[in-house]
Amino acid sequence: MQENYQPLEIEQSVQKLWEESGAFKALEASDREKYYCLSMFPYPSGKLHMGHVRNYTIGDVISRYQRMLGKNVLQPMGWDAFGLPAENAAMQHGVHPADWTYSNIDYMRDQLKRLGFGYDWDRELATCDPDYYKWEQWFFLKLLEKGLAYKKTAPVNWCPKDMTVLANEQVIDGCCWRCDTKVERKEIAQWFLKITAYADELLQSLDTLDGWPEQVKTMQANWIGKSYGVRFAFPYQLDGKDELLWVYTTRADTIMGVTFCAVAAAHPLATHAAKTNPKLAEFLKECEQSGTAEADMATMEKKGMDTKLFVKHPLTEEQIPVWVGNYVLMSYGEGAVMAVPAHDERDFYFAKNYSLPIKQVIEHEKNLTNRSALESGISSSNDRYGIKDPVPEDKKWLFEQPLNELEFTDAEWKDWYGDKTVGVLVNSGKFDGLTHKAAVDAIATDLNTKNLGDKQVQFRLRDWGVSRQRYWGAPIPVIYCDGCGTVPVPEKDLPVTLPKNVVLDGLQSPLIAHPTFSKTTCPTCGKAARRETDTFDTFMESSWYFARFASQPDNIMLDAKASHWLPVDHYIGGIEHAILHLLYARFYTKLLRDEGLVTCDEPFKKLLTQGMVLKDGSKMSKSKGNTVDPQTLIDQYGADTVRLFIMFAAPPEQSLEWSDSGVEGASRFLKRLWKQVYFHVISGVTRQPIDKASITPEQQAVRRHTHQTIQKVSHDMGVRTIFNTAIAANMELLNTLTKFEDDSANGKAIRQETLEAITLMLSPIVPHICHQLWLHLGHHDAAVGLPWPQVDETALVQDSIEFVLQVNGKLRSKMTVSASATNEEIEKTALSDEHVIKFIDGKPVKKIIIVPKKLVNIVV
RNA sequence: GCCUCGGUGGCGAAAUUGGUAGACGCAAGGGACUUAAAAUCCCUCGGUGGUAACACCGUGCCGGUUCGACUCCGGCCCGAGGCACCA
Repeated sequence: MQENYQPLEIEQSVQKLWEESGAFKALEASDREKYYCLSMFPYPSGKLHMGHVRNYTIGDVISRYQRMLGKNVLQPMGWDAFGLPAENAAMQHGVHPADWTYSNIDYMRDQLKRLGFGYDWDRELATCDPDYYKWEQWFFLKLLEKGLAYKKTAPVNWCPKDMTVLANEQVIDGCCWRCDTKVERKEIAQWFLKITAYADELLQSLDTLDGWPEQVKTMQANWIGKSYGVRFAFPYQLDGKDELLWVYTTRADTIMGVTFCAVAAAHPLATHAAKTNPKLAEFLKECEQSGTAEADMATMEKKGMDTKLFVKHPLTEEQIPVWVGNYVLMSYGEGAVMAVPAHDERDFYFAKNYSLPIKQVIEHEKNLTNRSALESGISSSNDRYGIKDPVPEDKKWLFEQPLNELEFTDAEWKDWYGDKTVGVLVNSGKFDGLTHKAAVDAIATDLNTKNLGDKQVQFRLRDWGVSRQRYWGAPIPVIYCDGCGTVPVPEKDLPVTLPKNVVLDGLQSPLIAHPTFSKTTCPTCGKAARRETDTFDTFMESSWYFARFASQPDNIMLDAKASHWLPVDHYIGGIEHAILHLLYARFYTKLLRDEGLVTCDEPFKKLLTQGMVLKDGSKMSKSKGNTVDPQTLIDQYGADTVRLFIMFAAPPEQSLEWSDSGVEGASRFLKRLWKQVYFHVISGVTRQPIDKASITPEQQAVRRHTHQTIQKVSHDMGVRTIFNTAIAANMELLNTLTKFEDDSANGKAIRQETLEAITLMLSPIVPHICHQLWLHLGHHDAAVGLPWPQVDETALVQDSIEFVLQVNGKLRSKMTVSASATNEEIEKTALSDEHVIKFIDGKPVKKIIIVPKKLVNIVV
């Protein structure tokens, strides 16, 4: 054994050994329990970044740990290879997206191998491979047949100068990132998948995901956003014909407070009014001058204009003015909303801004006696409304403002009114005095009687738009024929492959510009027809790759092997994917299930959402130019040091602010571990069992520490999935062992036991060095499949316990008592402690609290 | 703006069920070894006061519950992630 640790040599030879022995090949035929551990596959952007290193180290540690527990582990790797950056690279460097992507893949694959991750490389796939996207196209046609894929218009960001559609990322302050032209919102026809048909199941089955972080489940539930409300209509006449203006509200109880309606700029009513109103027409145009991102919509100044049209209130038949609001979007709900300024914050400010009337229709029970209640003659006795709680101090302001300033908003309602409603309807005719729920019921019934609406469950979730006006993606397999309409590409003609000879200049879509791609014949009538030139959203590929890793037949999308491995037992990836990717993958799994291609309902049993690797306070990303290249560190210190450091720096779910210092410490620790084994080895490894009968207290203390560490590390790795503390525990154990200078036969046997335990416990994290150390410790088997070390309960036994002594909850002293001491003895010893006596200072003892094996608190 | 999460020494962090705040590591300072440097080893290391024993203060801010709060509750401030065409 060499005296000094030589990481580069060791890592090279160990990796060669793994590769040659096929150590990480996953086979279905096994009597061991399967464990599918998957890390989110990378976008091949060029080089690995620290986020990748962190993600894949976590996945590899879990995989290797599960292998040590005796599981049959599948850990695959592949490439999320379609996407926008390839097209940008093509424009900037004149390289073809395919060439750029594949050369990046080659480079990054080498980097992953260099880091020693235990992947089954036989299952590698790239989503830009026609063999992969062929099945995506095939599956889309199945969805089309079932009516789960459909076409409708939806807004995109449009640069009028470049004549091209921009991604949200390419819109900077409302302008095109390349030519700085003001971006417009343009409605174009696009393909959608009906994810809303699965909204309820996607929400309900979140409850079955016990292995998911609550945070992610909450975010998804809020995103799906199930609400119980009322959909109803305001009747009006247009060109002598009876029409209905439909809206949806969760606050039907405030319907008597409606003082205007607001419609989207693209709403038929607005368009109609604009025909005879040039000023309005101008305003509608102005409304189009904004991007499509929700954050922009929500933060922009709320502007509006009167259409001078009126609709009829469905219950009071009052004339209600219709306004156009730039904050109302055609693609949300009905493209129109009712406005109740008195009880909705946004409506309130809008009304104030444009001097629209504000009509209060909810009043706090407390105020009824001295204000509107007197007028409408409503009793305010607590018995009637079952009210017990007074108004909280911090809410009082709500009721102390002049009537027309009052708000009684949705948020207030939900926060503290909840089921125990203390607000009642006023100024609402026959509904006066009703509470929230009763009012909604009564109003819905009345609307229903008039055939003007009813209760309706609604979701915030919108259908998934999958069309992209881009080149580097999977072509949508559809043909448009003037005679036959939209015709699916016949299965035998799949895949529709992406042509390679295209011009990428950022102007127009390359597939539209391509000389032959769109020109085809109709599969039905044989006449000349046009091929769809849009490609799929890249989330389409990442929504089912986990299934394809498990099963890659030539003649079908997935076979029985998919159901053998699925669901993924542990899925590891960035928190930034908490909603979109994970929701789409869950949706796709249900689609695959309903097509009979998989048997599970959910794709990922357990989820670990890795925190971001930040640099200078924000997400490391290529577009921000703040990435750190891990390659330099790997070359300098070796893969094990990099793996150790990134796992030691922070718990996996927490964000990690990158700093270069600290790597040195990880390297030092591995050198010290190596040295400890070296000194032990040259003094002679031992296979002699520990003689427990003649063990000294010092020897026993080392053994106890060893087995306490095994216990703690097993819990950290297996239950908590936290690695920094597992590493720290091993560092402490090595520190203990360094101070243990006992060369007796028993001392050596204990040192052997401890070094073996450390080697095994660290082997998932730093596998190369541990493999080598294991051999040096006198073994001949490879460390990859070794069993996880077991706790010897007898080593944990302690005969005395240290207690913390508190007086009035403040730490005052410590004491050591026999482990068998009774509570009376503990109290007696505690009360005789000199520091305790000093702080009791003769005052009478009121209470003594004993926390077993930990603490005594004396209350005086 | 909305949804979610976070805030603890000079820095990364630990405290697992409400029970010793700062384990482990980095940086820094001091010392040993060395002709010297690197490497390695040893010591100190939240703040204030004190020769010391020790005392008081301290987990973003304000308030509450409790014998006891980094941990639970209410209100704020700041930061991060997501917001449907970045992946």
